[in-house]
Amino acid sequence: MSRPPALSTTSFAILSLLAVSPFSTYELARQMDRSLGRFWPRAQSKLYEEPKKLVAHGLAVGEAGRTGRRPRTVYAITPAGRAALAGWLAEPGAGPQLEFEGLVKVAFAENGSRADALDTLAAVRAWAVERNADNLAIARAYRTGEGDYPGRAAQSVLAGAFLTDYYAMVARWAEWATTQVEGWPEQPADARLDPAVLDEVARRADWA
Amino acid sequence: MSRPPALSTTSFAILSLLAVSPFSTYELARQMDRSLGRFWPRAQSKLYEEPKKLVAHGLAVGEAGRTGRRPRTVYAITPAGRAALAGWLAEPGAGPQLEFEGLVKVAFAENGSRADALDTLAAVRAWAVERNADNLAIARAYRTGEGDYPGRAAQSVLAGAFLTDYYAMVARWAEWATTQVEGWPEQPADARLDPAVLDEVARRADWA
DNA sequence: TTCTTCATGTAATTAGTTACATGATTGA
DNA sequence: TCAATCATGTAACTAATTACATGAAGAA
Repeated sequence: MSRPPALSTTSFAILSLLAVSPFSTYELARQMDRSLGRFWPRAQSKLYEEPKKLVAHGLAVGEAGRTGRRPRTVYAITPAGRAALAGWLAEPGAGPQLEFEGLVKVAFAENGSRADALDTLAAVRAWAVERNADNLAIARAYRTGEGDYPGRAAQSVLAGAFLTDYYAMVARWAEWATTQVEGWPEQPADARLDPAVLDEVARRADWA
Repeated sequence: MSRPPALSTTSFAILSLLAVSPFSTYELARQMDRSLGRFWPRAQSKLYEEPKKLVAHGLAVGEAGRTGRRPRTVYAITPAGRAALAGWLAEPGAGPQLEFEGLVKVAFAENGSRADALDTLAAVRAWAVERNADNLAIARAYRTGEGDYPGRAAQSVLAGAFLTDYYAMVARWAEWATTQVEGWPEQPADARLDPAVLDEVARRADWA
């Protein structure tokens, strides 16, 4: 019996959700939306595909049902799935990987106008403020006992705190960078760096 | 004349490098390694592919040469390329997108042991410390006038500062999370959350 | 009864990575 | 002259996204 495609981080992320509770694909998508998707974002269609892989490996079972005439599948983790998950958790896992288009634009701002760079930074800050508001709303829900899966709060709060710190860091950086760019001439290519700024940044890096 | 595949963020990221100076593919790979790759990571082979797309669009030209008997191509941006780049910079661009396997493991730590979670957090902290050291070394090189492309220092430092703050944030979070997990019982699933922690995190989020 | 949103899935396409192959250069 | 590293590229593969199609349920 030939093993189907190997399991990826995405597979285990989905399996982790199923370890919380059985879910239909749509419910998985909602969980992805509120939490997991912030640090392991995947398109909807993936969520239809991965559980099938888990089933093929015996790590989950799919129970077929119906909503009216439409087919609908609810997936649940198996004991083998829990074992596989435990094995996966025993490996440390990769560090955060960033993909930040806005920063690419800032880093090469000399090819555009000063106003472009300021707009980009404003958008970055707005992004962080908005994400933070969502995140804060979730934290407040937990505080009033309305959070999802309160039995998992000790774990959830670790991820929530990461996001909190992350959004705050992004916003503060955008504010700082804005003050820098405001000091530039109209042509960003003519901007010269005050060496004192390098010292300041080096100091910020001196925590290890 | 049918247009070849549309330009992606990756295309413009490469084009931005070519705006700094003409580069061979290998030199592009080195630039990717030292800076751009930290916030727009791509595999080597992409760097052989994308410039061809840029040439097909008239945004770059490739000059064929040789190293001994081996062919070698050096790419340079064209005036049309500079114009396209300026157009791209006028759009704000996407916010940072995170993909963080270690955090997935922490967020679902109840399926493994407490020691697993602590190991994962230690690996995350080590990751941040190492990246920070690289980044700091680059900052110091600029300070002593040995940085690459000193004319671009005003732009480079903005990206450098982002990474500095980012690595510091990751390390500090890992340290904090470690103290939390140290307070857990042997079975992470039994860990209960002190509501005061929620308040603390909410306060950290209250900057907007 | 019609519009909107919730819900369920598949198919086509593309972006990106891994693996491979090999020449050139340098230093032991 | 051999090994290690620098350098240049292609081919095969896969992970992931976008686009599409449509049924069910609830609100106006």
